[in-house]
Amino acid sequence: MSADDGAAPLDEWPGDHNHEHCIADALDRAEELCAGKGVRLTALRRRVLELIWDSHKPVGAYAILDILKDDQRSAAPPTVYRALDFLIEHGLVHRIQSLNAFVGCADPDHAHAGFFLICNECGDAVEIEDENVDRAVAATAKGRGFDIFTQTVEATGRCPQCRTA
Amino acid sequence: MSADDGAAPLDEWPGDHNHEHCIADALDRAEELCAGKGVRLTALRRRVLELIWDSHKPVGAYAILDILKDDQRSAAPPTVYRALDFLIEHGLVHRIQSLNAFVGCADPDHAHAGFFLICNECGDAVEIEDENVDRAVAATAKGRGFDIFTQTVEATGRCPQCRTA
DNA sequence: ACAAATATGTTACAGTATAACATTCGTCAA
DNA sequence: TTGACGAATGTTATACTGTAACATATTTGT
Repeated sequence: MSADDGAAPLDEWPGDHNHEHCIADALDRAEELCAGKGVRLTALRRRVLELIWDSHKPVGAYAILDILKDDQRSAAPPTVYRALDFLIEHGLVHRIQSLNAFVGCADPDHAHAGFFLICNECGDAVEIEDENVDRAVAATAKGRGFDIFTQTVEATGRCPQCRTA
Repeated sequence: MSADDGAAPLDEWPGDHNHEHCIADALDRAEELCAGKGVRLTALRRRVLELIWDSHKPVGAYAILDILKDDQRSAAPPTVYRALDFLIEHGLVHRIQSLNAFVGCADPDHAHAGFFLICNECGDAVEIEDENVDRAVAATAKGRGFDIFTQTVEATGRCPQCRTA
């Protein structure tokens, strides 16, 4: 896949990098990560991950399903949800609770809590890693004797691009 | 309603205060708050708020609906969701995104972002106000030029009571 | 009392997720 | 090689969560 594949029916995207390349890169890293763990990134799971990355925005399970059906005769809701379960379990995908939607994790190699800024206008969600937030949440929980297993931090509002526009 | 209404079919609850009293108190404060704002805490809205407080744990919209039907001939999903919209809008109830469930706000008098510790074992959710978390989220957003409208912070894990047990 | 705005009733449906069981695929030991 | 086992997927059905759209009733201000 060339760097300027003019056929990509995708929105404009900020930055000097090519999005197609990002997807390929994310998939490659997913392969490596799964190989390292000894878990199977099957064709189906890989395809679902690819579809999530294809979208520039958080994408719902049924949107994934609709696209998947085009080349996967047998796709049904469990098909997608099982793949999502796997991808989330291994940190390749994050779920955004306030949208019931899913995004690819930009940094699956090390464990981390997602922190998302979600724009109400353009619908984009950016993942942020912020130690101050994590520390503050952890400290509060510890102070109350609460063992944290998972952590969800999501803010909705307006992103800089939409504010400027 | 007397302070020790023996008929209450509720779980044991920690602390030296009586839960029935808490409910009555929460409803009283809701009345005052709505009166102060000039908005109408109708019988239906008050009843939904009461049902939420009756539950010691986050409660789903359809669970509310089931109970509501007992004394409200005409209750249907929109009945509950409209009341919830109102209660959330005015800070009387919080929505817990990771559970699709609702809890009464213990401190509706001043605006604040909810921060919940949710126990996977007992299902209880406690609301916490933590300035450090809020500051960290706000600082990160500001640093990226993102205007925050709403904020969701939820952690799941094990509460002190369940860890001890 | 009347009009306008707010709140609720009512029906229907859209969107999200999982249960349960059947089948196929991959791996590995005998 | 084969058969047995576990993992993954297929398949059907259904449960759970939430909203659209329009009708009716209730409240409020004039």
